Amino acid sequence: MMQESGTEATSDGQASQNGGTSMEGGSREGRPKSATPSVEVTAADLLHFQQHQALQVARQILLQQQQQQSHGLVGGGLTSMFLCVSLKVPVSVAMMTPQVITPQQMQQILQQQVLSPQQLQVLLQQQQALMLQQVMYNRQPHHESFQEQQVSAQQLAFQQQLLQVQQVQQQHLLNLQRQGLLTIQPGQTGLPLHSLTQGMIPAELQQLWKEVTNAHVKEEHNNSSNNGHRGLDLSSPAPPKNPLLNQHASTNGQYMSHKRETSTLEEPSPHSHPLYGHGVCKWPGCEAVFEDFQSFLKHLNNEHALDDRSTAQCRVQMQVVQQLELQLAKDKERLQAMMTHLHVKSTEPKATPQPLNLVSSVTLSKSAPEASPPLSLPQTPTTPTAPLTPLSQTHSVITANSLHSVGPMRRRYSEKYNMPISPDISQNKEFYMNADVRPPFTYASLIRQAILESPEKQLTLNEIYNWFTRMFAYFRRNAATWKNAVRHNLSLHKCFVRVENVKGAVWTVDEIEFQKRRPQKISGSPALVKNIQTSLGYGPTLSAAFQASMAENNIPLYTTASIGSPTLNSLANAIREEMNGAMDHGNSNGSDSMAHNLSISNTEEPLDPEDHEGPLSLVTTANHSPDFDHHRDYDDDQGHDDML
DNA sequence: GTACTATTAAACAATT
DNA sequence: AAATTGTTTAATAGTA
Repeated sequence: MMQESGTEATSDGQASQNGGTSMEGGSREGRPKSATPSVEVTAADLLHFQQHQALQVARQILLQQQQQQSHGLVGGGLTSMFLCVSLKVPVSVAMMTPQVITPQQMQQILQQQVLSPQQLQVLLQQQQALMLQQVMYNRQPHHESFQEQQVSAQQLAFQQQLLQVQQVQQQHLLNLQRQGLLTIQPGQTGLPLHSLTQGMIPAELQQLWKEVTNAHVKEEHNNSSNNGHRGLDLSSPAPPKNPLLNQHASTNGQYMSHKRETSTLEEPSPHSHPLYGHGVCKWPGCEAVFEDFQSFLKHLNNEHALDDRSTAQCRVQMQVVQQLELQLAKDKERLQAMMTHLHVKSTEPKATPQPLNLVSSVTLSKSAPEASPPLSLPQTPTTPTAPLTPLSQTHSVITANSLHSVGPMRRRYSEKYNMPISPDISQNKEFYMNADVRPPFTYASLIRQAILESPEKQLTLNEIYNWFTRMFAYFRRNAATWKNAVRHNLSLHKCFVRVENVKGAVWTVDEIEFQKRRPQKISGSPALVKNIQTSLGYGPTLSAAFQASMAENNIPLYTTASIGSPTLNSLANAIREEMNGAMDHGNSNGSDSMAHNLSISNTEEPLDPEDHEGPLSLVTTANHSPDFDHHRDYDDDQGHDDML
């Protein structure tokens, strides 16, 4: 019964390590030695460089492959359903945007897994951008409507496909991550196609999309007679559609969790219409041209009336928007991380580009000059789908992914280092809530946190379970395993006290005991520690500052935890806890550098009640995201174990 | 090598 | 009877 968790957790550190590195991307096997940006470069430069590089690699691969297999397409799965469409890409389109990679090519890239996750990511983004350009271009009234429709259908298909690819990639990464030990040989398809398709969009959508595309294809057929348009000559029989191995996209809470219906197609206004622009109908896949607004309206009502097809298209569009939003959020996050990173690097006290109240809070709590206030969990939580860029690699930043790969929850301390400022708090929380990454805390710490977070400082076992699943995507699976561990911990540690209740029993925390228990070691996987040691060049200064702040804060942190934004603070406190424990011990080795990384967070919480209005509040307000509240989704629902 | 902690697995008892 | 909840023991891995 433990196969799954067993694989990801114990037994061979080797495998885990591999899995981790592959996730981290930097050392991923198939990855062509990524040139590490040598010196001072701007973030933009790096990004550009990175993208360029990824594209280069992709092109090379494609070139090779096209030579090898003159055309034999390994259809199936992902793109199969689009082949029929993409095959008809007018040459002109291809020429027009020479850089756009066809879906087939994309598929190949994915299958070959020759690109690192980062590279894939970049590639996808770039392709998406190109797609957009293309769309823009086509929007200009400059061609006949019929051919236009082909083009637009093509575009839609393209877009959709990109989205899918992206999702697949995300799922793929998650899979890798889950199976921690998954080492992918570039040559031998480590992941069979079906595993790639596993995480695809819901079957429903597939179905819808099928309908939509079929409609277009049909249209095309009618016209193709007089338009000897030829495809890209990647002739291959359109493979049968792949029966979707769909699983609920919400399985890992990754995509669907923050489903936010952002349908944008309403607001009818006087003489403009969101679906009408530049004389063109902007209904996805339509782009019919109209002289005047009236005829457009007519068209809209006739062609895009409320029918199955329109509905389907609408839903597809919803998905598109959703994905874009997701992407935007990720990129924003990344940008933030990059900016912060670059700033922090400069060792400036608090010149971070952080917004508003951060400053005040810093001044308040700060006694140590350069204490950067970051409280961050392991690495900026770029989701597994948004791997770190080479930039961070050069610093050997420990990513959440790599953390995860390290194996069991042994790693209790956030080994983040040099982390950006506070925005992470929420992001981390959010991150763990949505990403299937194991939190770097012990069960005991988490249990304690859960209990202390509760209004009564007591929880039933089941409530503890619920907290786990609510707060960490990771604990939404393998329920038997971690629940057992939770029970085990509750029984084992004296710090957890069972209190008989009218209706059953609840668990409480004996803080004294908990504190006693802590002065235990710092642990870390050898790999991790090494990684950190080699990557951290921190001098004693920071460390000292950290310790100082630790000392002055070495008090019950949970007191503050329940105030303000409990959920928010919880993670921070958890970290602090771990930190305290870590600090109680030794410091003068690599592990202590780990410690001080986390540390910084402490700078923000001197006991004054006022103080948690520091960085934390900043997060809640300025950085508030819808996801933040979505933990409600998991609340009081007993039964969602079924999704574990 | 020893001691100790954390995680995972699993057996088993007591309750619900 | 089945599922939960608790308790224990053991194996394994990592650290001091």
